[in-house]
Amino acid sequence: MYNVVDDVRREIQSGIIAGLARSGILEVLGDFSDRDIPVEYTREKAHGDFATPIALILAGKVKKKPRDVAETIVGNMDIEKDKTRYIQHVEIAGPGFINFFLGREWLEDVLKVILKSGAQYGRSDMGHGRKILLEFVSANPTGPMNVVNARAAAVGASLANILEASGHDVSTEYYINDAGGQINVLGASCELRYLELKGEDVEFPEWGYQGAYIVDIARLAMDKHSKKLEAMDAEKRGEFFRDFALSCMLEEQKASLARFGVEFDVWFSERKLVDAGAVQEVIEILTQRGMVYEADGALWLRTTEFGDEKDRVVVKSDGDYTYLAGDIAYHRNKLERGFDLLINIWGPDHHGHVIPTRAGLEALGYPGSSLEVLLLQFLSLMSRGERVKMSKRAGEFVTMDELIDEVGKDAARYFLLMRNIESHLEFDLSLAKEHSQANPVYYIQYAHARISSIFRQAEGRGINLSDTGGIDFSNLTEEIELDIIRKLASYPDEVAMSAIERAPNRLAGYALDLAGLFHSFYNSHRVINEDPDLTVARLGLSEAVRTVLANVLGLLGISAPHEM
RNA sequence: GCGCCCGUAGCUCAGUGGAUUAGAGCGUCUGACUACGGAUCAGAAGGCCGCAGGUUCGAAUCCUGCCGGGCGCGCCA
Repeated sequence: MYNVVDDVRREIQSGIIAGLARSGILEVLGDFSDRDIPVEYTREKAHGDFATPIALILAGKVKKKPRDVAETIVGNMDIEKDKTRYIQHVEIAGPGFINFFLGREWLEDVLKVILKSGAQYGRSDMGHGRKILLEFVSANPTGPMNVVNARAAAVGASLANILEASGHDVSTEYYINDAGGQINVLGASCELRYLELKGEDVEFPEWGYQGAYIVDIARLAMDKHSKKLEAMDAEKRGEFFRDFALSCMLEEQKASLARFGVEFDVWFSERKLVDAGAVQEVIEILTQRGMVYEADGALWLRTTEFGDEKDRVVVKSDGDYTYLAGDIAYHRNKLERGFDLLINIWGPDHHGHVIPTRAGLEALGYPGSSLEVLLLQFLSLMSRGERVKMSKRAGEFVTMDELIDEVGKDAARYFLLMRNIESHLEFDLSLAKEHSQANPVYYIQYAHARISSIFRQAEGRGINLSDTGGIDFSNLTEEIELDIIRKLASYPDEVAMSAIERAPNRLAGYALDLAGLFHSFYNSHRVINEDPDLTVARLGLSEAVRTVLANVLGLLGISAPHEM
């Protein structure tokens, strides 16, 4: 998608290149192109609209003082000759920054582009259609979704949107861990609760899952399949409960995620992978490649060849595969499906697993860079100033559903996204419940709803904004108006940076900033006023703000209401 | 012991090479509509950016060491 800042950046870069070429510096630099010239937004207006520190960067290489380099470059730039649309004036400042002052045309162009692009504004083809598989949540199907899963869901879903908006071909996937021993524990727990419900004298073991949801599943089984169960022998009944409990849990997880607005392209079953012999196949390939050896009755993978601190067991001495073996097979399967890059969102407790898994892929001949793991830090829940304890075994946790019930989907998603993924997140439930109106998400949504309200007012007064192409934006002269446009101009860069840094929290902050600017503008200036031209221009500005707010909220997975 | 993450305002956190004033929200204090939605706005107070060195024209940001917190370090998943 076309965006004005890209044009400005190119103008500045080609101007600098021209200056470097005419001054003879370019020859000395060797491999150097316009892409090596950083163009930055300025923090202060006295520094112009954009600036480049290129003279400071090159000073060392050409062995001259930064300011002299800047003088030389600027002295050899000719804005008239180099024919630029936006640059009006160039200055050298501070230690050697080259500051660019643009005419107000660029700001007017920004608004025109936004109104023309609408929902497309902010999108780019930066990713060049790179195929990415983003796997996240992948919770064990042994309990309801909890708040940690909710954070992964919010971040993963948003990241998928952001990567897609920046030109990547993204597929989202949920890995169902339905082949491990914990499924047997789940089944057995439900079975024992079932026997209890029938009045049999059983002692519920410590290794069983204690949560009330286990009893719910047992009761459901009794209500629905009572006769069938009576006819089963112990072995059949065990199998039944394993499958029944698993499917109940999966349905519940899917329902919770759907309520949270998170959908996956693919639900991938570990058991099917194992049944299809994929793990066996991987072991065979690794054996052929000489990457494994036997010791102590087990089969070991030479992960130390790929930077691991010790080799890892892939086949246990009892003949079972380890979790690592299954995971290597799964990730090989992903790559075999034609993805260029695998991105996983894991909890910090899995960080020790990153290197072995990547080593497994390298042992199979894939590049280590094909697997990228984002370690999402935990969150702690606070309630009335005290930490809420969460333990699956003890059946104490706050579920995703409870979170949605208490603070709402939009607020929950915003709160879970607003922090850097590498930071611990403290989520105060009682505060979110009691003061939910102070949530930033309401502040942002209110700006959006407020603009819609302005348009309802305008329509009521017979003002129509159907022909946005003909708006004369030169009527916008207030400082706050220009500040808003600058903020709007930076939006495509913000999306691109969020994608590159895998940082949805950047956009959460951007949305808050933009909403704040608009609220400030609204309180100090009338959009609908006595001057028809100014009114139309401000309506155009408001529409641009509404468009960008809607776009950014969309990427975050939060609704943009027209009224609240 | 080793590895990863974190340490910034009373609290929760942005900022992760750029410009002699380090930002936001909450909390505290003072103000603002008989006009487009007061879920708003204007302003004030509040900082050895954990500590100490180093690299750089320039460090909250990069490197080293130390201190404090979290999480890992299994033939569990």
